[in-house]
Amino acid sequence: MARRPRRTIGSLDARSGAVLRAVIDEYVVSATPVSSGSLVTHFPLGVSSATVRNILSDLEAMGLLMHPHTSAGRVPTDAGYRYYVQVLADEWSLPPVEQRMIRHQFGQVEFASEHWFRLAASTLAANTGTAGLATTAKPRDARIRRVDLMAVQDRLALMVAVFREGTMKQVLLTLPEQTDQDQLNRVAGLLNVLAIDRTASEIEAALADLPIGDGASDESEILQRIGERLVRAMREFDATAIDDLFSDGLLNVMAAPEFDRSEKVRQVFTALENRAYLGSLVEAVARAGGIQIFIGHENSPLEMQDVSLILAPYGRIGRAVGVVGVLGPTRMPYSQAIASVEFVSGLMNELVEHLYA
Amino acid sequence: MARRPRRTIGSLDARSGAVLRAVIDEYVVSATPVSSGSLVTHFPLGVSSATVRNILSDLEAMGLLMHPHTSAGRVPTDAGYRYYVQVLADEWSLPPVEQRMIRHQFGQVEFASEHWFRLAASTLAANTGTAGLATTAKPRDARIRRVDLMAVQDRLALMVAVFREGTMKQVLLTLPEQTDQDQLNRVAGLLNVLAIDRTASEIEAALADLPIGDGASDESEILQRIGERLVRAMREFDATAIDDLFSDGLLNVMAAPEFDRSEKVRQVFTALENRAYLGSLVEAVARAGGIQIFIGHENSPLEMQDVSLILAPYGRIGRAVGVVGVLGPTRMPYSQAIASVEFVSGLMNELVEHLYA
DNA sequence: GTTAGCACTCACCGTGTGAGAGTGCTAACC
DNA sequence: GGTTAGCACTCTCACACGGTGAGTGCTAAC
Repeated sequence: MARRPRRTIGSLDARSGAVLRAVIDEYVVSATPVSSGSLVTHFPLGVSSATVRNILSDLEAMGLLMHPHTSAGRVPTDAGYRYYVQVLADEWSLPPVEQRMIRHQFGQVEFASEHWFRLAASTLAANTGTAGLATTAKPRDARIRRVDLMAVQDRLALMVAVFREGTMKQVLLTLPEQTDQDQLNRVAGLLNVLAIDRTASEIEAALADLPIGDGASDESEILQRIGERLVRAMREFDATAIDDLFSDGLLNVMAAPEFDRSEKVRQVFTALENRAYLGSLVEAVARAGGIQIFIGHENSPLEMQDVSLILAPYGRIGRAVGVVGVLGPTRMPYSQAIASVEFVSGLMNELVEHLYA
Repeated sequence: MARRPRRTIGSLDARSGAVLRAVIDEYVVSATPVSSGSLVTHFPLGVSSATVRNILSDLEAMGLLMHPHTSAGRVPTDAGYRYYVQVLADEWSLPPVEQRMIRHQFGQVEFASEHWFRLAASTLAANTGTAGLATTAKPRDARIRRVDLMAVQDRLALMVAVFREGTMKQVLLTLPEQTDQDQLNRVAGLLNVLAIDRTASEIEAALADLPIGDGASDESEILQRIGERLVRAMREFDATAIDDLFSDGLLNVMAAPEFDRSEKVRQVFTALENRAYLGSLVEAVARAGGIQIFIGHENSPLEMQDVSLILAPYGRIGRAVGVVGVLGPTRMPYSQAIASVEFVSGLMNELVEHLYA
């Protein structure tokens, strides 16, 4: 049926590639099926609409485009987008003015604070029209750098654990009886001795080796208790791929025509709440050590199959790694999104390196 | 026009009240306009549908009900809901089994931790089919109980401020040069001397009185710097009515038929992001010291006019107060929602009192 | 004051029709 | 052989039409 010998994906001739790119570029902004006619008027393809129709039909046979119905234009498939991002996407980068502005904004907020991650997410959202995501950096197997205990109220204390990799975790403790700050300081001293530079399992072992009963100090019991709580907190921390997730621009995504029915929107939110899957993506990205793109059906969960994610790691590879990226409909401006995600993750890397140098 | 002399709102006769209640009770579950016929079949009103029609027409004249179109049933207006919650709502309370279960769940999670607030929000969401909300407790004018400084990385330190009212705040500091924990401990010692039991303004004044230059200690400059940062953090903390907001069950709300178009859903999310308005509600609730209900158009922001909020304060009145509540479509099960919100806020009060006793 | 009866209104749904968009095919063209 | 003009065909979309059913409002009788 095809006019021209079928090409395997990955070796489209230049003209077919140009048409596919044109279809995607137009569809991304219009959100309506693209016709052969509008392609020849909007893009300098140098051929007639009839020829374009032949090419479109070939691209459809290859699975890169599809047809909502006979008399409609073409819409890219997930495979089409995949080909686009791997072969066709323009090498796009943020305009220098934009870059300077973002750098400046990052300079204005406290390093690695909540605002920092919010800024990362909102920058991505603003630059791509999709939802921006940012996770805090999380070490692989956390080792303690220092633990502090602070009295909050009579029977309430705050434990702050700082990890060697530069992240931290806080836990509010309820104590069996009133404990003053002096006592807590002594306990913290003991706890530091057996926790510093150690992982959860190592601390657990050290706690088990502690003398119990007669020979033990006054604070022995409370040390045991708080130590166990620390181990539990570290275990929980180690077990989750995503410590904290910041997002911005979800309203952007909801405004997209593909999400006009609230049921679709619900999918997106369910997707964002699916921390298990999101966590597995974050881990994959951290392992890969570079930008990763997940398009539509490439995501296994059903509620993710209408969205694409572009994620990039930042931080100190092998130590503490976080992820920034965007989430949007599969119809998203991939070139801009990729450039933005790369720029923001690069910038965050720079800042981290500069500070830790 | 009215068959019966017009009654002012607040003095409906028993039968009209029963009809209004029936309309609301049916509409809340069906989400479709309620007809005179279905009222007489579903409720023991003891009169015919014709009489009910007369009553409905009167209630409409009073502004308590409305008519989407001539041949449709009646729908409650915001005024109708308002009358319902103030006069007609059943004294409903959570079944004891339910109460025990919730108590047990609260016993399982760390007091006042993030999970605690999530539990409050999710309990409310599950018991009402709407979105549950919970804010952390926030003091009025924060006074320092203790400040700690911890080295995180070479030039990164964590400042943890615990306030007298039992809440806390942490700030990540970037330091101009590498500073070790011993130095930080000395600075923290000095900082505590001039900050303990003081408000932001008082600390600012104390900092200004500090000797500068030759007579000053080594840590004088860094103390000044960190002190200012503490003052700023306290100011920010004092200025926001909502420190942290947890929500759950937004997907519930999105599933409601009134939010089938994503545009409506967007309104709800815009509403939740409108911290200024939400903050003013929280302040009103804290001031009132009891449960408050905001129905549809009673909310001034446009995006809030399709939702109702039921909010109740918890905590220690005059010291640190937080808010729990629900947000849902104006068509919500008010009796259950009010009972649930009252129960959860009461439970949280109990727990707070028990611990601080 | 209550109620049966009934005319009236209006949304809803399925059908039909015309217009328009866009394709796929064919045959001519370079 | 690839390219293109021309054209028939298909299918959606918008609109109008009419029948149906739900539910009201009114009237007159109780």
